[in-house]
Amino acid sequence: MERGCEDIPTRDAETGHAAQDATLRGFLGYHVKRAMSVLQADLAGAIEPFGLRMMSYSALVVIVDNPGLRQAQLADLLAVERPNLVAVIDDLEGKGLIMRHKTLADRRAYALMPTAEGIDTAAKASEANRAAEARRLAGLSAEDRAVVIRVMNMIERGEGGSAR
Amino acid sequence: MERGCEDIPTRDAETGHAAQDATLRGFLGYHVKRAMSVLQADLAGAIEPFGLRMMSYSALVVIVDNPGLRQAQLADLLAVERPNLVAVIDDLEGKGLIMRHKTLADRRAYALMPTAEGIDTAAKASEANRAAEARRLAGLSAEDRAVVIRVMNMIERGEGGSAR
DNA sequence: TATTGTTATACTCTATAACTATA
DNA sequence: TATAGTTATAGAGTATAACAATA
Repeated sequence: MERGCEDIPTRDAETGHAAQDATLRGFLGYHVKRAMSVLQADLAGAIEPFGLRMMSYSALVVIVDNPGLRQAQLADLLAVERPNLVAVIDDLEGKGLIMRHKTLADRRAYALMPTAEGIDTAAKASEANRAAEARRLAGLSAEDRAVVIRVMNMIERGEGGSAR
Repeated sequence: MERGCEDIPTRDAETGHAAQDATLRGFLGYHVKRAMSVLQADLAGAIEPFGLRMMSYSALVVIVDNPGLRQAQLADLLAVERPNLVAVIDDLEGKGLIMRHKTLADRRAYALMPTAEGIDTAAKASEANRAAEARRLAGLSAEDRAVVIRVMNMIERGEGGSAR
């Protein structure tokens, strides 16, 4: 591809200032995305010792909270497509953390049941997650935390005026 | 794989209640992730008419704000690896929104320059993004918005006590 | 020896269509 | 005909190693 070859200095050479993302910083979503990246890394580090990823951890915790859950219900709850849960459930079952029990009521469905080890691992992983989040948010007041959670829920539920 | 076949009812059959993600809702990061998913969908819908994705939009806006920027600087600013920007820059250049100018000062580097069309498209896409975010956050007070942005920045910068 | 942009590669996450076995 | 779980597949996003040209 043909390219110009003029003597255009880089921003650094021109001003000595670091480049800025001022326009992007005007959007709330940009800040949320960057913060989410940090929180995701914290979570990954906290649960990696238990052999869990974000999705397998989330699925395990929900199954522990809701023994007997079917996979379709779990998918709805975690807002993921059913096919994407199959490998996650396979993984958790292979690790001995949950079991797929066949139900007599509906022989198409499985009742997802946590094992004793699954319940234990979920508790330990959640505690690690809690500790990591507490460290990351050590400087956060209870009021600010409440505001953030309330706003995030408002966004998620479409209560900001954008629900169509 | 062998599976049990007992008559374990699903949660719905057992209680008539919907399954809950109560434990996960105790984590701030869970709410941020779910809200981010909504905001990301809003952004994608807003800039899709301009042929832009989140990354190409972000790169374009930063280049418009910082003409002459090098690719490595852009990567640092957007917190992505250099190789992942190549296709993004190729795409923006192919659409005629930016140009890779060779610099005489450092012949390894390109100075990324927006075209007139790129400047125009960036402005229009940002306006669409702004409108979408305004709709989504219509019920959000200025105070709450400020809190959210302040907390997200604190998280991103590691000012919560977790900066090691 | 280090850096810029690049290629190749791979792994994760996510989404859709279609299959099977049941209902 | 509709649903539960599954398979196959494909698209994005993201990460690392290594290369050629240049510093």
